[in-house]
Amino acid sequence: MSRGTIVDIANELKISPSTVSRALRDHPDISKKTKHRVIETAERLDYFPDSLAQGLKSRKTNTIGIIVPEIRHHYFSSAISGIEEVTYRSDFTIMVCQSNEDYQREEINLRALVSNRMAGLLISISQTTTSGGHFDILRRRGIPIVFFDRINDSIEGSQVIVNDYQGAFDAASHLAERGYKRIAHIAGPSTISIGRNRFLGYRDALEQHDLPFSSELVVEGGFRENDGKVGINKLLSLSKKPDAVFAVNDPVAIGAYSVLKERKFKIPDDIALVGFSNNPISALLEPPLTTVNQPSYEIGKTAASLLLEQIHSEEKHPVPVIKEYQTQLIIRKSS
Amino acid sequence: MSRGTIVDIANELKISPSTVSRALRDHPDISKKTKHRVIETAERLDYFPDSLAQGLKSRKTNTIGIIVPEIRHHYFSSAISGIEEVTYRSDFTIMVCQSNEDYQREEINLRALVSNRMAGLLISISQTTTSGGHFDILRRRGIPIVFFDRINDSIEGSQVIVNDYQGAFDAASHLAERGYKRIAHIAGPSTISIGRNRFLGYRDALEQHDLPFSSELVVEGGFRENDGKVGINKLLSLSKKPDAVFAVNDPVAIGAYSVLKERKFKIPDDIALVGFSNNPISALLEPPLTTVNQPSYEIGKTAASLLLEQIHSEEKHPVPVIKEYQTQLIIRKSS
DNA sequence: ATGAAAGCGCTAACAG
DNA sequence: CTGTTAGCGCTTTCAT
Repeated sequence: MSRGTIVDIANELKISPSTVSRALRDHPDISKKTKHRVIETAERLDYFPDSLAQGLKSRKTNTIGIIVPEIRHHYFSSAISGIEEVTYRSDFTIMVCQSNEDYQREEINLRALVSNRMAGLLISISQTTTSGGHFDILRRRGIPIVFFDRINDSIEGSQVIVNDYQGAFDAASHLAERGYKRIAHIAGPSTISIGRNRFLGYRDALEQHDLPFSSELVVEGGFRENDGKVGINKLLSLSKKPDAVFAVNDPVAIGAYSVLKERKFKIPDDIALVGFSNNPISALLEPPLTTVNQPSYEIGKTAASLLLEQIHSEEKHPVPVIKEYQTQLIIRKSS
Repeated sequence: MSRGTIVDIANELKISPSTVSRALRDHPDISKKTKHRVIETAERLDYFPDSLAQGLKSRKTNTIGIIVPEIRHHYFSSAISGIEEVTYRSDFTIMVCQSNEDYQREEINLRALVSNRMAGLLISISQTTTSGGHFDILRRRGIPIVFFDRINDSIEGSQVIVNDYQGAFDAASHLAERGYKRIAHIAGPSTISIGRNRFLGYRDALEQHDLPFSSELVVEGGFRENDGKVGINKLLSLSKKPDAVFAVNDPVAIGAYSVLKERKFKIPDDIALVGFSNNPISALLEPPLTTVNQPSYEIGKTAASLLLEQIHSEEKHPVPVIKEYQTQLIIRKSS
């Protein structure tokens, strides 16, 4: 089991560890000849720099923490892909955790990442996270944070988001303009930014189109496929069923979609359906799903760039930045 | 910017750092009273254990490295989800890298993970990785490795795989038994285990069903959606087109699928299609895709458990284990 | 152009 | 039950 440290190289060459360290980092003071000898010996001894020792010494690491509700959801895995793409080019590595939509687990993940001395955090909060108190430790330690998608207003931090309100407004308006009269909404938790904003966009679109708002047409749930199934079943049990449904995101829309198919409802003739996210799957359904595009990969890249900027910034507490992407309604055959 | 180290706690309480360290780790030698005082002070001073220092001291970390071709592909994000689920419960964190199907990038990722002193590696190799020389550093340093999905035989390591050969054999046999005569295969790289084995299963199934093997019916490509598009276009340009296609995986099948739809071929009447992976999307297509089930989430969990076992094992070089999951043909309407 | 020495935060002999 | 000491691997003044 080989080792190979800077000291080993130094002993081998009868020079001091500090010279080796400098040679390895291409310090101008060191002679070409010494550098060559050091590099050669380093390879021969199978030397690998120890990031732990470097981090301990310098009091900083090249590790970025990421916390998302669930890695396997397309939106998040796509964002993580984008993040990795950016961090890779800056020689940072990512530590990825999932909260499983659970506030406590989010907190535990956060502590683990702080212990690992992450240089910064990228997070999309869990659907059960209502207060942001646990993020205080980051501020106290000067660790920058960038929220993406699901933000938390109670703590200072940069944000990369989309105009959820407008996207939802467009989606619901589209349904109204198509002539649907009883437009329902399978909503996300109202405690979460995107849940609240998409609901507000929906509500205001109805008002704008002189459609009555009816609370029985709004069912609140989570962000997963199963929440869509539960939601649509509730709506279908109404004495006056909706003729169109706007779902808070694509997983929820797809849950509703599969129930509708199973129960032999024709989409869009019996019930129209609109989602939000533009998961790749939505285009391949039959009929393909009308949805609101959210560039998850790009959002990941932007969030990572923003975080890296703040990490490299001299400010101990950089001014929070908010980047808002514009959504785009993609009209397909389901509406 | 607060700090709070063991030494700070020690100074505060006028005791020694070692006592604090022991109290924090609930060492039996330390009195209840001291422990309480330490814990209380630790909280007051916002103490966080420093994993870097611990790792440097103990020469081991609680970090697992993961390298996959692309995080955003469903198969991999699902496996990563499973891995995280297991490592989370064992207080390990995961560092996730993507190779982008590029051998060189895989190597760079590997070096970064070694520098970070990962305790073990989980990897699905890139499609351009043909030799396993770069994994030698792991053996030299006693870092256990578990391959999943795409393995590399040239290096010793445990493996979590599925019976690719049998799965492919079943898929192609199914097409033969349905009466298709010109069954094509959009194959993966023959240099990669799963590409080779799935091809062999296909070839042997034809033979078993007395169908002639024709090399013009086999087009080799990569594992991505676009490879499916390219592949199907090649097949459609043959003077004698195939009447059925078996794709190396679901992304490739879906690429083919979208071209077929675009070009107005009826599935399965004009051309039947079978995939491999059982991505959730495959069930929702119209017609839904016949495919071979591969439990990616479970595979991730198993691979992680296996790796943790080896990490905790006393053996410096644990005997490699091979776990093979059985695939399952899922017959839907596309065949 | 190179070396000596100190220290990042923590733990584990060893000593008492 | 608690303290002293040394050291994990590296970088960085401060000499020379």
